[in-house]
Amino acid sequence: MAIDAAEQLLDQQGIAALSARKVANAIGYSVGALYLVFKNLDDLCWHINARTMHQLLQALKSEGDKVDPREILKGYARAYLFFAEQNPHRWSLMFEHQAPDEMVSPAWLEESIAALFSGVEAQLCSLHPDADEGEVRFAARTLWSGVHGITILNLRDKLFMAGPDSALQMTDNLIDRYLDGWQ
Amino acid sequence: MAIDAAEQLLDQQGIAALSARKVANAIGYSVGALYLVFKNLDDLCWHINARTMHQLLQALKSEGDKVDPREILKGYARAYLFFAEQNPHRWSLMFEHQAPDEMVSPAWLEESIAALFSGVEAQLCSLHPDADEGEVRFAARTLWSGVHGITILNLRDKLFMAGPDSALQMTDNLIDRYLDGWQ
DNA sequence: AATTAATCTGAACGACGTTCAAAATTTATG
DNA sequence: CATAAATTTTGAACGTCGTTCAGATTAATT
Repeated sequence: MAIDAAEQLLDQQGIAALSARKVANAIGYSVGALYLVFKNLDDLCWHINARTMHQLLQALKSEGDKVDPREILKGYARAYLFFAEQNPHRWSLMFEHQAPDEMVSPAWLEESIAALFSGVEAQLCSLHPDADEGEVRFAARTLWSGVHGITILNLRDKLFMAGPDSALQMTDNLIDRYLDGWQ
Repeated sequence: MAIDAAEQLLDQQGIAALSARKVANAIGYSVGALYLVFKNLDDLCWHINARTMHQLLQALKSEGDKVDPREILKGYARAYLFFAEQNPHRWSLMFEHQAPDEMVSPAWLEESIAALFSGVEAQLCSLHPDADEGEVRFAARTLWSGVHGITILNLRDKLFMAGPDSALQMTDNLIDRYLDGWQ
């Protein structure tokens, strides 16, 4: 209930509206009750993020009606871009909300990021079967960091490019140019 | 005085420590006095960001002892990465701190970003003199978004690559591969 | 009905951004 | 020098925030 309500608040009113009192009020409980379920607000945020990451990975997976690895990668990038556009606050909470001090980032997040990268690695492998593992890891992270950067700047309207699909053209272009040099 | 004190607080204790009361206390004034100088805390943040952006552009400019455009671009990327590593909180405030509602992002920021991009565009132009303007704009934004993405993920330790220079290798690699396809 | 266990409340604490009438200070004037 | 006007600064006050926890409430068991 709490996570549902928090997600709704987040989607409709942004990160600033995510307060313990508002969430508690939305589900008809008192403030204190929340703290019997979650260690603190950051804990609640991590639970939202876990869901968001799961949805993002699902969105990437469902982009699988291609055969050409290059087209699959472009599909991943399109899904990544689209997800961020459709869920700006959730995306922002996941990638831009920083843990207070040196709070450990949860294991599932690292695993999810690894899963994301390994999907990219798989496509790179089939493009370049004789590349060694380290090379593929490196290329996957380089390429996907680029897609991530385009996604961020697009979300924040910092690309200053006309046209609604410029970000999509940019990920396509980045992937094409990178892969041209790769194989 | 206020901006100096705020910058110091930011650098030493992070974004969470940037409060009006702490800044006021640091410069020996009362809380209210700050609000005679700045419209609100976000206004103070924009002033810090203006300085930070200026320093970042200076850092990029001073990376100019190369002649080969490709090496110049790699130098820019290195400086970008290095600046973020050396000033994580300032960098974070500039790129990840979101304005509350639909507050207009100040004109100087857009100009600075444009200046940053146009530095990249200049190098691309000398690599490909017969490319049209739109093409160069597009390529500069694509390539630099990639560098930006690597910088972000490196700052947040989300690259999961061994070695202290892996991010630098990644920007070099991205630039090399992208430019190989470009000319 | 009485006792134990589980669940929940809401007042309280300190810190936050922001405002503004009043006080303190500086400058200008007779 | 004294007085008036203009300027600068204060700090208490408001509402909100995350977080805690002694006590009240409710459910389950005997």
